[in-house]
Amino acid sequence: MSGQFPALRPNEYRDAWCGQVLGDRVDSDVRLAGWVHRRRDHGGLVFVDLRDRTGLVQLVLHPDESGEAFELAHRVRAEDVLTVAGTVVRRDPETVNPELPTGEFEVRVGEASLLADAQTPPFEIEGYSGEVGEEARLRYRYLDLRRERMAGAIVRRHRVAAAIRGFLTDDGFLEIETPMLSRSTPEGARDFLVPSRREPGSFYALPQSPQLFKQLLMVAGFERYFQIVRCFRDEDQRADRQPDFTQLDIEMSFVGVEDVIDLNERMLAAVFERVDGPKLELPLPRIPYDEAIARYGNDRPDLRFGLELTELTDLLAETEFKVFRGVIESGGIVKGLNAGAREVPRSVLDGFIGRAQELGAKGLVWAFREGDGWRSPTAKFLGAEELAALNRRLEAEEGDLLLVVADQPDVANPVLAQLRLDLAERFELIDPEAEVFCWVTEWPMFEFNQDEQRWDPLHHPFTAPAGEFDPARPGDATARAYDIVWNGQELGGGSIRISDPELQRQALEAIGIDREEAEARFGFLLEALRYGAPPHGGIAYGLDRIVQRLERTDSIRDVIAFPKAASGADPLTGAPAPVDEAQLRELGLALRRRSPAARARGR
RNA sequence: GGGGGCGUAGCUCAGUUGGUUAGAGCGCCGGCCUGUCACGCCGGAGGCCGCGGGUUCGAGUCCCGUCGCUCCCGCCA
Repeated sequence: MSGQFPALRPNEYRDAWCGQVLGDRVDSDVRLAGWVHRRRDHGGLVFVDLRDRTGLVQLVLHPDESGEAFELAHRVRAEDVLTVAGTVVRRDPETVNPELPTGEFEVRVGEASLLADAQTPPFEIEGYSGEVGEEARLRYRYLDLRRERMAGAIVRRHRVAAAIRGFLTDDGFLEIETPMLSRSTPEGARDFLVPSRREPGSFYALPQSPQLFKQLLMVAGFERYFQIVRCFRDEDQRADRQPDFTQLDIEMSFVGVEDVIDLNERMLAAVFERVDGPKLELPLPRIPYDEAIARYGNDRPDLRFGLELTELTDLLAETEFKVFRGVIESGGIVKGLNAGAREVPRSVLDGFIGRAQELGAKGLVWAFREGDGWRSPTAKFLGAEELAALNRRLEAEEGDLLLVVADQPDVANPVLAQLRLDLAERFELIDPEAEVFCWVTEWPMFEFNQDEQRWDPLHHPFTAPAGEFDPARPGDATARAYDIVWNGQELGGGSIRISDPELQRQALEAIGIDREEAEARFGFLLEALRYGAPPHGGIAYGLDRIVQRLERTDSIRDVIAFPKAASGADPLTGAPAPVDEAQLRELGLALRRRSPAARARGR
């Protein structure tokens, strides 16, 4: 311990972050604290990469100038927690590490102290043998989060939330909390229920969204509200769906569709600018719902590539081909897409057919444009004039691959939408740098649910109709609703809400909720609307999805600190877990004797 | 609820037509090493091949069941 080095001070472990040991600190003393990322022990000289969430810096320990710290450096192991005091020096040019932001510098350590030693971690924090399995990552999430990528995602998430709060606050919005324990309104997703202790047999529900509360806030006069809020839906998981997830919820009074869209476009542009997101060119393109279905087959079109769908039904009105004819006569449609000039082996074409069937279609017609006709097993069923007309409609050139599906619209459109995405992936049609946004507008209010034989809302039953509303003809109504889509993923959606109590009652009636039931379930909303409700509307975003897209990862689990596994379980805490009988008794929940097998499975 | 993929060392994976003692890289342990940075070199330990059953002279490999992970469909007003 030579005197030229600074001393450690108890309780003041650091005055700099590892990732910020840069030029402005050269020749100055620093105290650092962090985790041992890697040690390179040369016997008479030890290098330690010290890591905190900002990055890495190389420590150098010499036997003659580091003293006891040098001895300690021999003993440290990966993930030990260390605090050191030393001097920042510029590295000799030949020892610079260009891979590292701090690679031109290093810290010559005078003193070091071990704050905590670490067990050998179950996986290397930055391993080089491949991506660690999700199960291990979630089980040891606190280690997984030490990875640069994960720390970056968590930091980015914070920056996004902070930028949103900043923008909306500056624009006159108030962040107001709404209850987590509320009333179940069993519409849409399954609720998570919380049993009431004081009223056995009664339950709170965790919110699927603060929808009704934010409308009540508008009635209360808080004209501009937002909240970054946890929501809960007890449905099966996906890569972009968690049982609890975070929503950016916004509601405004005295606004129409244009006001909400304008606010949101300005917000996204401002937020993205502050979080290194894509640059937005405003206004964002808009596509009416019907057009999205017609051109792309779904309501969240990925506009990063073409391959638009083309309606062919009218060209085949007189066709002799029984398959097409049968479909058309039963109210179905024939639609196709031109995948462009492709050389594709027969096995792949058969794969497309299998994929279409897997997606629910009865079949798929493939064809290559050849001369005036088609090279296809189907060509012989179609007349020359029909082929010529189809080629013209599809703008097919020699050698183009054409895919055609004939089915009911609710089958043909989704199948073609998915095939379109499959083709884009297979033929690499998507520019990995592209970031394309659009609004989908002019949604139908309701769609007919064949299984249940009733009308269901496409958004929710509080969405306002455009123009006159005839409860007897729900299928005719257009909603004042809008979704925002980013690269084919729904980021958020909203609407102008119904603020007239009578209209709200009619809208509920249209989906089979009569006056009595409406009062029982949504009476508090209907009542509030009678006390002077301003016109209002808003939007809700999946915050996890926004951050996911910014981080360019496939799963929202990568941007949530402690996510659930695909099963809905939490491998870290073991939730959900059995509770003891006393708790159940207190809640008045009927006990079911657990079988020995179930007991053995329980943790 | 349904379908696909996966399950072999702490991690990531290989394992032929069913055939001797199940391998590799990383990590781990011991030793050496004064400019490395995925340090290097020498040596070593480490396996319920998810679990249960079956076929077989013989099963990591084949069959049945089951559990777990994962992706998708249903579901997500």
